[in-house]
Amino acid sequence: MAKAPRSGPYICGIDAALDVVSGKWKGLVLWELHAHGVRRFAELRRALPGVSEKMLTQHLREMEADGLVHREVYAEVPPKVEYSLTDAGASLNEALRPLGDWGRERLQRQGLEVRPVAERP
Amino acid sequence: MAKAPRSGPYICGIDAALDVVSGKWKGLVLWELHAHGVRRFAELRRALPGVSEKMLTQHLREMEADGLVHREVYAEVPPKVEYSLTDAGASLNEALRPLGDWGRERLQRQGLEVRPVAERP
DNA sequence: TGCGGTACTTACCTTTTCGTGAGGAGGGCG
DNA sequence: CGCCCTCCTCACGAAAAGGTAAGTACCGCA
Repeated sequence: MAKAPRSGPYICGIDAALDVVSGKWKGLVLWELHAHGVRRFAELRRALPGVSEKMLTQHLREMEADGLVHREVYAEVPPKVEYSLTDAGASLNEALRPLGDWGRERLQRQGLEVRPVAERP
Repeated sequence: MAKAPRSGPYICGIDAALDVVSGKWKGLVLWELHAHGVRRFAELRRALPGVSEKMLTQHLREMEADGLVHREVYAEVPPKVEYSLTDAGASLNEALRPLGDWGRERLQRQGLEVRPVAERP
């Protein structure tokens, strides 16, 4: 069960965009892929503290189905899979940047901690 | 139970911002309030096709707690409650605009229908 | 031989979210 | 006297999302 294709029609663009990024880790995956360009499964897993393998694969598959990430499988042993952003994923990340700025400002205003995962762009 | 204040720390700004807009109707509420400035409960309800009263009040309360919307209660009979965006809510909407554009482009690219709720800004 | 690393899948369970339907207080309307 | 209007609140469940743990298949390393 990948994901129900959404019952009704979208009401506006925000609606459609949020549908694609909502998910506990999707924003972070986008972020990480944007910061590093290409990442392997285990690298992403290490980058997202607390994510389970199941959730990560599930989110990656959904994002692949949504055309946000590209999945390159190398038929090797041991297996090797590389994930990267598609053009749509990259443009989504661009569109997401003001939102990220807003969120960071908000965190500062509230004196909340931010746990940096890796160097940020 | 308003909402659990989020267990762990946020990892980046996108994380924090998404936490505040994720919810089936929050994006639409923001949109509607941005388009009209001030709306009453029943007006919002009519504007969001399919929303239940419970969900609408719940989302409005959460957004109020998050400092996104202002809630003005008039001690009248019949009751009258007006909702409007706070400065934080307005700036969030600004930050959300590129995302909305992205979503609309995406919808066009996929030939999906968009059901307009009201005149858009 | 046994363990760790690769990238998953599967089954099962808990938590969160969403929806449905009821009720309620104080009026106006017929 | 009911019934509808306002804006909610509460109780009950279904559905979705997320978490846990195990299994798969192959290899390198000690």
